[in-house]
Amino acid sequence: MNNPCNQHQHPHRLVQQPLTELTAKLRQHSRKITGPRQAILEVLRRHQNPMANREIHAALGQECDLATVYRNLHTLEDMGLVRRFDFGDGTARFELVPDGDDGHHHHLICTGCSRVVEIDECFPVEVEQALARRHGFTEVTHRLEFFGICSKCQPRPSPVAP
Amino acid sequence: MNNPCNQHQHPHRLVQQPLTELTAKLRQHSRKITGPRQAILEVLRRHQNPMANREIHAALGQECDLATVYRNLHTLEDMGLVRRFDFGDGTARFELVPDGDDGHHHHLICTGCSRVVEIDECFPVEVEQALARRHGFTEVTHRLEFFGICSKCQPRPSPVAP
DNA sequence: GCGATGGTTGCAACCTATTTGCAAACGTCA
DNA sequence: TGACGTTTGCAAATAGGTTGCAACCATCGC
Repeated sequence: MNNPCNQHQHPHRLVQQPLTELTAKLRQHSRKITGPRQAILEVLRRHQNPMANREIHAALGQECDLATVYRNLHTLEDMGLVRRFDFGDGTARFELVPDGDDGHHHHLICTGCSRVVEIDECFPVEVEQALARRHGFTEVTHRLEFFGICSKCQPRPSPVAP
Repeated sequence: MNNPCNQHQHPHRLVQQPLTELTAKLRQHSRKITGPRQAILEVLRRHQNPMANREIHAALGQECDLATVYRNLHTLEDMGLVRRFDFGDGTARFELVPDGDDGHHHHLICTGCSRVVEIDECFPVEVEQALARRHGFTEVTHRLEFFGICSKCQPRPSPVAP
């Protein structure tokens, strides 16, 4: 038996019933449930890594305009259904926010092949709070991403080194 | 006696003899000591906070072309004289690297007025190393910035609160 | 000091990501 | 079903940054 999908498996975390939540949140904001909106969430649900607007648009396959993708990601971000990440390359990327979570987490990105690993470690809260207090800031958060070279991109030591 | 500069004081950290280091490093890379290069470093030396290409160009006052500013900041970054920061607003910012340092540090940025505070706290090395090991990455670094609301931008509690 | 040489510069055109104006199309609710 | 406000596609516009090219200039050898 051939698995037609064995070329790229998606060990994606389960995000159940995105449409139910979508409907609820959209209603809350008196926004409409449209084809493009559902399709975008569907695409994000199928991918484990943050996706750029362009990538989402490509995955959608002419289903809607690129401008619509941009606009909807803003909307979905404002509603907290989607979270924006910045890998410092001038392109915004988005991830579906798991239900009942604020989606705060970080990534480890390979500077060679752009592979992305999700990270659970986070900057210590106490230190962040101390920092906020010391400088008289409130509502302090952080943006944190890790960069490095993944195992596949590391130079192999040659078997017969000189 | 009037201080003509009392409107905005610059408590800038001392970066001594930038020209000596500039000369040395430029020679190392067989690059030339040009007017724009000296002027750019001079501008950075006079400002305590990260500056955008546009801002540097403005501070230079038509002394050279904006494209030249962009090109030189790449050059200076490659030589380690200047460090690039990304506050997530799509604009690169640069700071002079203190002598004999790699310039690694972070910032706390007010989302109201864009005030920038330099931060000494850093993500724990051990945790970063553990993370690298666990995922088989090498040469791992991080990009980390804090965002919040500074004291001046916080909503004042009204004297007669309802 | 002088001329050859290769790095630099100004300028204008270009690129990529993102935003916006506008008229037509669509989702909702009474 | 019809009215109404929200969305959409399209095309043009921004904004930050990059690049090709000819003129220019900092250096180095003599």
